[in-house]
Amino acid sequence: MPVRSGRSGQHLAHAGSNPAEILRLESGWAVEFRLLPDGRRHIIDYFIPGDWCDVAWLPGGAQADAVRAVTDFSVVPYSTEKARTLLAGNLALAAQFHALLSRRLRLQTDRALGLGRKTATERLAHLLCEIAVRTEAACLADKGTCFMPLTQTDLADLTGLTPIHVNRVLQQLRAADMIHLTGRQFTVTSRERLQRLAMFNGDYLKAPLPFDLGVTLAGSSGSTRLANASEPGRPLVL
Amino acid sequence: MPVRSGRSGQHLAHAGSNPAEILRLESGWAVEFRLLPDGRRHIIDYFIPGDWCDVAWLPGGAQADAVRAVTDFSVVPYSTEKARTLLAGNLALAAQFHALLSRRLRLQTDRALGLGRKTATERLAHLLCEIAVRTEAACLADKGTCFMPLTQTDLADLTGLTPIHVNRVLQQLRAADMIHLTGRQFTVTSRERLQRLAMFNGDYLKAPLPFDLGVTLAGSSGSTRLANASEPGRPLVL
DNA sequence: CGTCTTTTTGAAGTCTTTCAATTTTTGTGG
DNA sequence: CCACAAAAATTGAAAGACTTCAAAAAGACG
Repeated sequence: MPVRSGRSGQHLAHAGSNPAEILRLESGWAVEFRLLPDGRRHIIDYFIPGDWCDVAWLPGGAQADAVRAVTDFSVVPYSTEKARTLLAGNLALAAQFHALLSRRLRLQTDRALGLGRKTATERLAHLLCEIAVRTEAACLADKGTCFMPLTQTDLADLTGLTPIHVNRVLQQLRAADMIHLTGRQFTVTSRERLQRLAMFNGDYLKAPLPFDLGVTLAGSSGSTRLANASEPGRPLVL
Repeated sequence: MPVRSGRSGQHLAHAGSNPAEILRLESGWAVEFRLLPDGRRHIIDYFIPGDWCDVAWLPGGAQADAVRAVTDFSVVPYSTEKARTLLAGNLALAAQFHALLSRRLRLQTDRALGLGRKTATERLAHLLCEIAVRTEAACLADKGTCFMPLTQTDLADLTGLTPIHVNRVLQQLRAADMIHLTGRQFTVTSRERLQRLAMFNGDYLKAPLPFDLGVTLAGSSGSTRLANASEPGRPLVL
């Protein structure tokens, strides 16, 4: 099994590229983001171990977003070309892909509702609920506690806030005894109140979806390289 | 061809329902939105003639969003069950569906970038660019001018702003001679400047995607009803 | 241990909202 | 075709949520 690993800050894809591989994250976290010409950044989504990064690459074409690891990581690459071939001839696999895309769309519309109409507190609470559910579904949480490497700047770029404000809201949530977040340890202290505050319903996130590309048998060749390994902190602006 | 028509304000789907049909809009516009318990509304997307409303219904299950016509309209209904059956046995159709979902996802992430990191002016400019491209791609525009029935309140719910602020920004855009918008007539006066202001790239919206369910031959039975025809102004809160 | 990143704190500023009306447009019926 | 009611657009002023600027603590890492 061709596992490839890298360090925190490394890019897994650049904006404007046409990735030749999709990657299954074996360990570590990554964020998918887009930059505006003046440097404003918005994080579209984050990936945790077990996630495919990124199923949206499968249709091909230039990707608008970049992906960057926020921790050291390892991935199993799979050729997008092979995946496309498989997908074009396998109805079961196509159905799995439907489900993956549909969930992604639902995730995005849920976030859009927050970005458009929720307050800073509600948005952050929502994101934290989502992280709790996703890490649990991936069996990455232990008794409600999980590893959570996103910085307050990352949380800000996910919720459309400034890091300063994220910090203040986080303190409110801690004071209200809804969460426990120190360093990279994250616990939801009161799931019920946090979800009510966030108006969160994440049932659709609870069932881990299969996407069986036969990855353990047939990774792509080792000749391709992870993008830009030498410039970890310098994403390209499209 | 079983065309069904209705009036402005009528609901095409309720939040929490499991629609038995997807609808192809033949004429008229509709909006897909979600409500928060206290009445805040966010519009996820709008539909124009030729659009399927909503392809995201195909996987089945309760839908989070409601859909409401913003003009008088007519639709061609198609049974979701039949569509699912077709989809499960037809690779070409599955591929079309992929493309539809992918475009939807891209549309949502583009909007998310705006909601998260763009100013009110940039967001509105972006939305107006998008409307211009989509109406053109659907051959609904005549020399850059099109029918655009969304009210300033609708535009506000799409961009996460208040109608008051939308009004003020619209005046700026008119003063800068980028748009012409009176009543339901909409023209982009300077496409180039509007797109630059919005940081908009809508190439992916230009090619109309096929989704051939054989709708002209096999609509669903006429026994089903459009949701809530008697209560046009009273959407349900999930 | 010293440097770099991340978190935290304080205070001033602003973009956008909220509140309150008025004007204009649209739709309906006489 | 005009009058009325309802919806939509517009204007003004005050308020607020969040941002920006600036800098100090605290933590991570080699």
